[in-house]
Amino acid sequence: MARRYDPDRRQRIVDAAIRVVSEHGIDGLSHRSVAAAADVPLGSTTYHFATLDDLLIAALRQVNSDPASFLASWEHYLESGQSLVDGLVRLLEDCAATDDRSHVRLEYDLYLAALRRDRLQPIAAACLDEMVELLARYTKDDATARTLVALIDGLLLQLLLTGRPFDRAEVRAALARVVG
Amino acid sequence: MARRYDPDRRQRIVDAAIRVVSEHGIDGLSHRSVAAAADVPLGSTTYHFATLDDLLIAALRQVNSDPASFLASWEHYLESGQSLVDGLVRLLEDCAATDDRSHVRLEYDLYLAALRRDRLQPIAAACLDEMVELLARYTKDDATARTLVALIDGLLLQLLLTGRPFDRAEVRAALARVVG
Amino acid sequence: MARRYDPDRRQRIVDAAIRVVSEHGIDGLSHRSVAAAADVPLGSTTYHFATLDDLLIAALRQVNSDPASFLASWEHYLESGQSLVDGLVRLLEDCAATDDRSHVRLEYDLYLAALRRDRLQPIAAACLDEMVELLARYTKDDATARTLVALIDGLLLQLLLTGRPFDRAEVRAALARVVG
Amino acid sequence: MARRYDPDRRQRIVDAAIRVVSEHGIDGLSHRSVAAAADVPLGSTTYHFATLDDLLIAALRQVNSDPASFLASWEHYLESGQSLVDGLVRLLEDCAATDDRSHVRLEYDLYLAALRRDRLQPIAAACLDEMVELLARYTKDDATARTLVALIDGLLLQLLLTGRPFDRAEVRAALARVVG
DNA sequence: GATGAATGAGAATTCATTCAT
DNA sequence: TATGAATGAATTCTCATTCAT
Repeated sequence: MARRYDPDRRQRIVDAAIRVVSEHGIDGLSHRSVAAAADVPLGSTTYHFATLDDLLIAALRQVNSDPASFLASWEHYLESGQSLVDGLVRLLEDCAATDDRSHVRLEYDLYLAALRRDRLQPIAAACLDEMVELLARYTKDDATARTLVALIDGLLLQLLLTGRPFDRAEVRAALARVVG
Repeated sequence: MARRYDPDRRQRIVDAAIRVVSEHGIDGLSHRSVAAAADVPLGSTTYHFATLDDLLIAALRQVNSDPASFLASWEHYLESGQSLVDGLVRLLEDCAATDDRSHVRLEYDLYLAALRRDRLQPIAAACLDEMVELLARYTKDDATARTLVALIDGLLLQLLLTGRPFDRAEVRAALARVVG
Repeated sequence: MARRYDPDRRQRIVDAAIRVVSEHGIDGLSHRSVAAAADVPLGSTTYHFATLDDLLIAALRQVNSDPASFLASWEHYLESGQSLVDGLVRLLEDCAATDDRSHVRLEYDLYLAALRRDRLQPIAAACLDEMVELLARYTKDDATARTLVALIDGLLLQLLLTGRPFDRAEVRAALARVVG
Repeated sequence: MARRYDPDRRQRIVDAAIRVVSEHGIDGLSHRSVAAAADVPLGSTTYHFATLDDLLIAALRQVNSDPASFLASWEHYLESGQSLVDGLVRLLEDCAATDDRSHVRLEYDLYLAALRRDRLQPIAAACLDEMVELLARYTKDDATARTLVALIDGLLLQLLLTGRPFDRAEVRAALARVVG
């Protein structure tokens, strides 16, 4: 009833899926939860995406390529004139801030899921590659960028998992050693 | 039928849970799957562990304290007379070997799942702390150990998630910069 | 297997639920028992009624509005030309007849269950209100009707719960005092 | 371990059962809930009461005979020098007060359960009989007492189920008509 | 195309009761 | 005698997917 013509239906479903995963984790994604979040009939989600995996993949792919994404926001920190290390320190500090960790968690959700689901691995790999590529524009070589990404991921994990407060000096020192 | 008296039942359930998580990830853990893996009636798992979270916690606690655990194996690498960096390089190289990544994946399942499940967080944090403590015996200060753990975590994630082959020279260089 | 197209499915489930409650009380109502009574797969009951409470509410709402319901039958007694008191005496007498107390029990199951389940309360209250409204057409004021309903409820409870035989004279006297 | 000698164990279990039923209804009664409430091992409840029904019956019987019971409290209202009607008005008013309806609910739980469980019917009947006996000491004959009990039960039901505020004048008028 | 209904499997729990010790 | 463990059935509820319309 009603809503017969709705061209962006498919896109709205993907958007809703991102919202759901972002809020409740990948476990929270179901046809039902997405249909509700998108305000779309249940059958519509299975019509546009044959399986739930298809939907998940579409959603995660979009997260990575979305210009408004987490990743894109890195540039904001790096381009602002300060040194690379200073930019990264502020980036980490903001990520660790308790108010909105959903972006970071979304990234780690992807990593976690990719550990067990082969179809997601390329997406996770692409996500890591893009980070490296981005950082490589500011480092002396690719290897340094890769190391930096590893360090950043590890530091964020520690910040999120342990209760330790953000120690700016320590983080800066760590980054500085790698940047060289 | 039969098997009315069975001490160690509880322990066998925990062991089975670890096996299940190790093989199928945390998503694969259910009362049913554990009961099957432990060759125990379904009700038995819920008798000993009222909720699935309880079981998960017991399992992961044991992973951490298990003398055969991933963490314990680190000492093997570090104590073997070689330099810290050399030891860690070999550690990472072995972890990256494709034949048995289940130990490492198990660790990361734990870390990453803890981001969404509050009750797991303390356990994951403890696991991180133990790694830091262990490494700190070989570094000049705690901060260096913490940074090393972050770097190692990030590098392992990259190894697990991307198809890139293990690049010994690059890894050694990265570690060396942090060890200083 | 078969039966993919089945309109009225929902309605049949509600009917089955009423039958189950009527025969086994509210405690006897479960997704399983309803599915069996309606000859419908288990999942079908949960599809149409997400929670058991939803089903219970739908069932009881129907009991109230069913033209064949207990309540509707009251009119039969009241409209038959005799005095109000005489009509009520016969109503109670018939209700007390041991052959079919299931209708009355169903009503009281509802009332009393509503005391512990908030969502049922409005329905029970509505049921009471309708009785009052009905009786008020035959009494001098609303207050009398309300009192009559209370007395009738109490008398029926006594009839159902104690083994005492129906004492027509006593019941008539009681009603007469309230009708005034 | 410990707590080997505990003579009142049985009694404490009954007390706990009353507490559980009073708080969560008869549905809430289980070996587990009672064991927890009595701070007693699970096996202890099945040892002292072969089936759950036995325990329920013991508990409800005690509720009725307990000198501190709801029923006994009626005397407080009736003996205080005021007229029977005034006493009952205040009794009802207090019962309807929202702060502690657990006593009344417990009584109606008993009624409800007795509608469907034969073994409970004698207990409910006895409960009603005791109320009648008590009131009969203040009324001109047994029939009046029985009618009063019916009216009171019905009025309490209405008070508990509908949101209507307690209307003292109306209740007094209703009682007065029956008392005569 | 689009969708509400259908369904069977599986999820976590709860539980009364039995039994070995 | 007392009790922790055991167990199998049942509970509610969720879900991915299929299908008739």
